[in-house]
Amino acid sequence: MLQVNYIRDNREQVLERLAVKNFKQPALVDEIIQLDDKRRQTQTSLDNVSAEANVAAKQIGELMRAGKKDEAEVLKSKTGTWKEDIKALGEQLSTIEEELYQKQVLLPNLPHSSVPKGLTPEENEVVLESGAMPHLPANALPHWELAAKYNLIDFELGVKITGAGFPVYKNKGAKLQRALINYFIDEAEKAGFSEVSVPLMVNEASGFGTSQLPDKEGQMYYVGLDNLYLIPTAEVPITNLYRDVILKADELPVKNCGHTPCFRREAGSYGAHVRGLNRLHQFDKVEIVQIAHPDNSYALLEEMVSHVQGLLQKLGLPYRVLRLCGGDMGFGSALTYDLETWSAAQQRWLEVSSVSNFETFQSNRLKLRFRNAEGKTQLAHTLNGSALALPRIVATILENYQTENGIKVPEVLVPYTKFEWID
RNA sequence: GGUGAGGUGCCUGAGAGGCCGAAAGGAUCAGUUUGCUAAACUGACGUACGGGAAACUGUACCGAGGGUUCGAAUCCCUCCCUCACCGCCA
Repeated sequence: MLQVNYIRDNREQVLERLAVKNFKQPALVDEIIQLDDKRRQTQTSLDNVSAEANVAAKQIGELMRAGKKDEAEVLKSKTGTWKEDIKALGEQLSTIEEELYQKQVLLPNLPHSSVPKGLTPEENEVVLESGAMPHLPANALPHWELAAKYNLIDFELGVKITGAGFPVYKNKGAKLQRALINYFIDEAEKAGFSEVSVPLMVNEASGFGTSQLPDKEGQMYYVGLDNLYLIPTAEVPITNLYRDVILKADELPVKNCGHTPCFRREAGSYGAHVRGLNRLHQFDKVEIVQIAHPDNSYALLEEMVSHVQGLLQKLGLPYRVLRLCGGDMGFGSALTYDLETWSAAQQRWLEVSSVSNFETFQSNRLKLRFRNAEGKTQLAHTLNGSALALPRIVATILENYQTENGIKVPEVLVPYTKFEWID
């Protein structure tokens, strides 16, 4: 959520930035400013009436104590209109505030100046490509066939016990999951992210904090009986750890990482592109989260991208880094890098990580602040990224490392899997 | 699920209709003192939204929302949450 004061002070710039995100309702900006004017006027009137009433109430108290009942009664008789005014103005104010909030949440975050214009994924900017493309045997298989061939993943069993999109990992497939999780966590810790293990369900307030609510509730699994949501990403519980917190400047940056399963309903997308592990309702992910000082959040964003690149390099997977264009970016992000690995058997790029700087968009809702050099509270910047999401990494490893004799486990993972071949 | 207790500032905790944005202690910060560490003393120290160049100032906030009253942290109602014990249980 953008701050109203920022919108007021930077109207032109806000409009210009929103255009980069192809925002369709620029009129909202002026509506918000006008509503805020109204809000201020109403509040000032309310404050003034309240001030008068407060003074009178105090005087009445003093008169009563002094035994001057008659004078007190005279004052009392005057309070009626104030009460009415206070009530009316109070109601007006909450109506205006509610209206303002409803409009405010419709504005997406402003894209960073480096964000390219564009509408579709094709217009994302390829920042770099790295790693050699693998040469696969002539009869190379896609990962879902490899998973069946080597008895690693059972999609049908998952359908039986839960439904489509909930695979059962078996044998070396299950062990590979654990190996990747531990490897990613260890690497994140080496990079300075301290591990947290958090609940997989969150309450409504947390959903609002990272703005999955109120708009995207359809994407989350909801436990109505207890009014809890299954997390779509560890970003939600980890970032909400710092909801309503005022940090000291020297506590920044806060760096956390954590592994969780992620649950996404992702209704309405079927077909070849979602076969196998390409899109699931439940998957494992290691997430990295930072809370940063606004002055260096972009440097930290680059660091996070480098960290994720390092993982892909060490796993020996060809990858590319994309800077998302305005139209493809998430609602709350100011700058997003997607990292994709090349799936050799499917002959296409698979998104395995998304690293974003939200600037103050989340922290404004979270009331996540720090005390700046002047001793004043200021909103911190929040950043997060996948490091990494497992399923597509598993898919790419299976496909790219397949040989006539089986699938070779990437070297860095062998200490974790304790086997070198899947065969 | 049952029963009981309770939600006050960074923490502990007082507060029972006006003198309460809130005692006291701790923590933190600044200063004084001190050979170091420690201690002592003095002072500062909530958040948000307005107004003001600033000093400062108005309003709101004691879990949330309503109500009673000239006046509510304090009384009444509804809801939410937490804790303890019992039951069940990994």
